[in-house]
Amino acid sequence: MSGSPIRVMIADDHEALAASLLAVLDQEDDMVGVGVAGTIAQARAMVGSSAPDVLLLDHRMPDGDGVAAIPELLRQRPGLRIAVLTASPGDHLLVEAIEAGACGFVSKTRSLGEVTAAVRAAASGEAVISPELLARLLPRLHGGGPAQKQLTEREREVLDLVAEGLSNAAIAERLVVSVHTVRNHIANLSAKLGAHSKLEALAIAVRQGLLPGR
Amino acid sequence: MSGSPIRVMIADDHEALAASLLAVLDQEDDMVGVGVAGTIAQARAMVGSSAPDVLLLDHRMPDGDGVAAIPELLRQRPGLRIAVLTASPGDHLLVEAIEAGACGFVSKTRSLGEVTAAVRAAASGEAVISPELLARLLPRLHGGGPAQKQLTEREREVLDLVAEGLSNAAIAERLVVSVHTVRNHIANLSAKLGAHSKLEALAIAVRQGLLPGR
DNA sequence: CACTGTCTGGTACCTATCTACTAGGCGCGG
DNA sequence: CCGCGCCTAGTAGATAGGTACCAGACAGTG
Repeated sequence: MSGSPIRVMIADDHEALAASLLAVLDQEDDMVGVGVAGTIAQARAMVGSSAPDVLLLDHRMPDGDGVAAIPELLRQRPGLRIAVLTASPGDHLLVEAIEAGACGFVSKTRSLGEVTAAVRAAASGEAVISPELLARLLPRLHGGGPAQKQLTEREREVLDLVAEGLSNAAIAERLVVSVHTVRNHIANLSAKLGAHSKLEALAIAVRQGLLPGR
Repeated sequence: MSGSPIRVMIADDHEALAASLLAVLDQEDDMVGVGVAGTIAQARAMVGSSAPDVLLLDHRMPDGDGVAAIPELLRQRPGLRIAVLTASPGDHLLVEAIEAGACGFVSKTRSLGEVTAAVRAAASGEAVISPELLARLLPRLHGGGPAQKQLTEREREVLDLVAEGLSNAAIAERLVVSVHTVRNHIANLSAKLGAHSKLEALAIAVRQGLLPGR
């Protein structure tokens, strides 16, 4: 830690805020801000050119899901430590990001001190999960496995279309399957989400932050 | 501008980011950061005690809708200039905030320079709307008036309950009215939103950022 | 006062959706 | 090869929701 400073990069679509945070981190003796990216595409480019040690990555970006980009960013720069910046993380997001290779989470609602501490921890190879988030993750771990049923690819696809407000028939048309199939998928994903209807499933999905956009 | 510095306060539930932004603004020669609030309750208290000239207010706060709190904040401190910080503003949010007394909008996705410029403009009594947002507001203005139908109090209440995934019957029970009434409210608000079903109304509401939470 | 908008309650009809259960095809891992 | 999970498709009955009307109570306004 007394050697070269930690090279920190931030990817967040709220550029004014991200730039501010980076400026503040840059003033720490052991850190240097190497850049802000407002899109995933920018982040990809900058990970290559700016050689960051730690990347704070927002999970929601204009051009896609930040979590989904994690594997590629890691492939591009092995050894990079990625911590996901998040406002109100859906339960499954935590698991997904960890599986994708993130080393932790930093909640945007925590204090500056916690963020700088998280950056140092990430740089030194530790996992970073704020207590608040850890509390939500733990039940799933000692639940004996996948306590939280997770949706299949197709079910997620259907859920996305539900979120667009489409009827079962419309969804069937989009996916080129019968309404019966759609009905089954919805019944299944509803059960997994603990919902009793399409509407309730959507409400739950929204609350859990499962959906892109917005 | 050469007199006393502009006293700037930020209310945003992302405290780490808000604190960073404030720290950066504080370094401007003509500004001084006087505080960060993470909730509306805190903001109320601090507006009284810290005497800010300009308040950057997030529209989404843990304890309620920031826009809804604007009138009270202004009553508490007349002359306060409030600019709404926003990530992806729903169309109607723009109108509501202006009507509530905000002097403008600052999109979180813009650069730091634009934010500091916005603060100065707000302090000097000018309106602050970034071009990107203005472009969305204009059509409603020269639309001849309320081109965007706005929901009544009761309709919004119903919409919130819809967002919880409740059935019409459950909503009726909550509001202590008949199912028929709920059905009518939903028909009306759906028409206003351009939706053809409860589900679609919810989808639209989510996309427009009409709903609290999340 | 008359007009308007909102909230309320209602009727009638029709469609969409939910529930429950069945079942074939397909790919993957033991 | 067999079992398992997923995607697919179907049937049938019950319920919720949407459409299209109408109408009274009540508050605010010209």
